[in-house]
Amino acid sequence: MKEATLKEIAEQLGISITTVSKALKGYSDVSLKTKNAVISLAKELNYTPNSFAVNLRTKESKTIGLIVPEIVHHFFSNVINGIVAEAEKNGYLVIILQSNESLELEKKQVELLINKRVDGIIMSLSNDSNDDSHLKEIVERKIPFVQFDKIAKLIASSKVIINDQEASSNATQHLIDAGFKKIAYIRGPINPQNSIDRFIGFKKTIQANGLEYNPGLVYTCEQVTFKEGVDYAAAIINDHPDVDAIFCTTDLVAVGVLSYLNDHQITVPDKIGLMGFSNWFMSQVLTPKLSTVEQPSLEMGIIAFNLLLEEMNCHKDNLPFKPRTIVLKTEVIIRESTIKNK
Amino acid sequence: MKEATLKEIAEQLGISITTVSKALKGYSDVSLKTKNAVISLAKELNYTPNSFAVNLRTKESKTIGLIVPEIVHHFFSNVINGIVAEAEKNGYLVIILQSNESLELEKKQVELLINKRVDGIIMSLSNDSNDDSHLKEIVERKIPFVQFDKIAKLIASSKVIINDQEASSNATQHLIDAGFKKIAYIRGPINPQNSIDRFIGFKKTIQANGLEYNPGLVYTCEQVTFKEGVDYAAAIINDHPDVDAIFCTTDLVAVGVLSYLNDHQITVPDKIGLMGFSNWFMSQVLTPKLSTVEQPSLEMGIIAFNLLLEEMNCHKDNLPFKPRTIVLKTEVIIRESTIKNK
DNA sequence: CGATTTTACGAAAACGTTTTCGATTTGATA
DNA sequence: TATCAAATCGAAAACGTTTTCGTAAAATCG
Repeated sequence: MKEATLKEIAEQLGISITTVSKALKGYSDVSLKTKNAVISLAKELNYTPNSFAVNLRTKESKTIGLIVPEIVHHFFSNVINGIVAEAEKNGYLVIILQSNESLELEKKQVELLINKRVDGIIMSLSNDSNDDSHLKEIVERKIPFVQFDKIAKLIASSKVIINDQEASSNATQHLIDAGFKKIAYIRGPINPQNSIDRFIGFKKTIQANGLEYNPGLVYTCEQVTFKEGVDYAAAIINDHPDVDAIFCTTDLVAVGVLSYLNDHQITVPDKIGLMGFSNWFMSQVLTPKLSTVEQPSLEMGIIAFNLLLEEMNCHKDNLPFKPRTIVLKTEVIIRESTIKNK
Repeated sequence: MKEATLKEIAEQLGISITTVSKALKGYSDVSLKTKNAVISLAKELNYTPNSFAVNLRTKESKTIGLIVPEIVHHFFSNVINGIVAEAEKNGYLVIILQSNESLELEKKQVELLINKRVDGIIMSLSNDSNDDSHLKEIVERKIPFVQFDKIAKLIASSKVIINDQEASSNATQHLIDAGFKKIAYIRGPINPQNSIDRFIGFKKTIQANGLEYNPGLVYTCEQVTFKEGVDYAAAIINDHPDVDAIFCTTDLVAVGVLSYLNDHQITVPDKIGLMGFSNWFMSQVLTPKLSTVEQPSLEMGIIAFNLLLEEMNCHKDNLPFKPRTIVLKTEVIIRESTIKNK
């Protein structure tokens, strides 16, 4: 019981491989009679085209590569979901790689995908990505390429992002409007553009409202973990007992903060207001429910794939493609953690 | 600037393609001089083997397929993480597909992976999988195959699972030992084996402790969602006001239950004890912290891949492979939601 | 009926690699 | 010097498909 091939079908039917191939692909220069014969025998033999041979011949594999910093991550797993689903709809499969926030690994994985000759690459940069060479190589090799979330601004590729500065600014404004006056900020790592932008949005809005901007109230995460949230909460309470709100660069950190505050009977929001970012699922089931910023992750994945698809189609037909940047809407979600009870 | 090929290197060096290939692959019948010349020119031309051609020739793609019911899911995303990481370590890439708990989609995806001629397949069944034919096809085609978590018992493949009955039994015993007497059970869908086993573990342990088993206290999830947890909590409170504990088939449902109870000022655990299953991240940050069962997800992924790898290696060398079933340890995690304060 | 167009088919090249097997050359040995 | 073994190389087939181009037969037309 061998794998059926065009050759086998051709031999059994006493016709040429060419005709078999054409019959199966619906070419017009094959008679209805032979076409039907071919199709029915193919079905009978359980024929499926050998994708390796098709790839070699057509120079495409209908497969794309996706590199994310982390798979087990509410935001990224949602983006993955969007990309995988949309890709499948369009006949593409997705190879997923995880850079573990390591530039070194990220570079290796880009090489891996290039060597695999995927039809396109989608990626979000790791936190310590401060080197562009591997991204440049993708562009130079003319491999269709889309960046999302954590991007390298200067690389000429399509991009799907949110306006982090504006989103962060809106959230900060909400905190101020809700009556908080001395707000600490736990920011993300120094490298990523979105981490920088969120911080700028915070700082500008503090100043725009005539509040004093105090650099001592800014804490910087390196790993962006639950534990860092816990630790920085302790540090803030210790260093600045008069802080009345904490704004975190992402929900996971905010959950760490909340965990510390709850454990130490520091009531949220009455004693300290708390705001996250990204609207993870768990933020709505905490006590108190966490205010945050909705960041459209599934949509981001869907759009990223469709941008890539456009570029892949142009690439196939040797048409030029002009990279585009799409900025998605965000929304401040107001829940219990920023609305004082008195 | 074309892609470099063996042919190009051969022509530039005035030698045959054969020798170039051998030089790059470290064959012993090529002189050191030509070998060095080939290697250095290959580096200079930025040569990478055309994987499409290699696949066709070697009949393997160093790529495996993975089908999970859901990607955005704490348990599955952890398994994915384990598989992807372990695969990469061993030179394999992973194509991920999501069946969305749909048998129909699952079947299509199996076909897709077979047609892509992946070297092996790992999968966890969707909830409405009550038909084996697509799995049988995998086995019949002799494609290396590993099932995990939600499996079809009768299919002759390797499997990685936990002892759901025992785990569920242990959790139930803990509830009883903690003083709960009238325990409601929110179970998973009717089809999946692990859903059935968890229920059996619950029921047997109730009876073994001389408590009355009341089928009216058993509620069945269809989708296993947060919302079902909320709704069933309401139903339980309404139907059986004297229930003093609820055991849920998974943490997500337990979170729904907790959300309802918190919103209605029904204190956990004093009024009602609550136990989940799977030890999702969020279960430790809830108020009160959720007792649950630790299910080793990352490890499950790692082991699943290694089983597959073993089978793929045998398959390559035409050696026989005997499928194995590996049962992983679980542990009841006792937190606040099952320890009464008085 | 002869000329022309359609219709139906196939030969062959190409994609880029791997591997078998034989051929040639070199060096060693008697 | 004749013989044999080792070292070094290459021709060619094979993997299975797609597509171009040519050709023969059938159909159409004046």
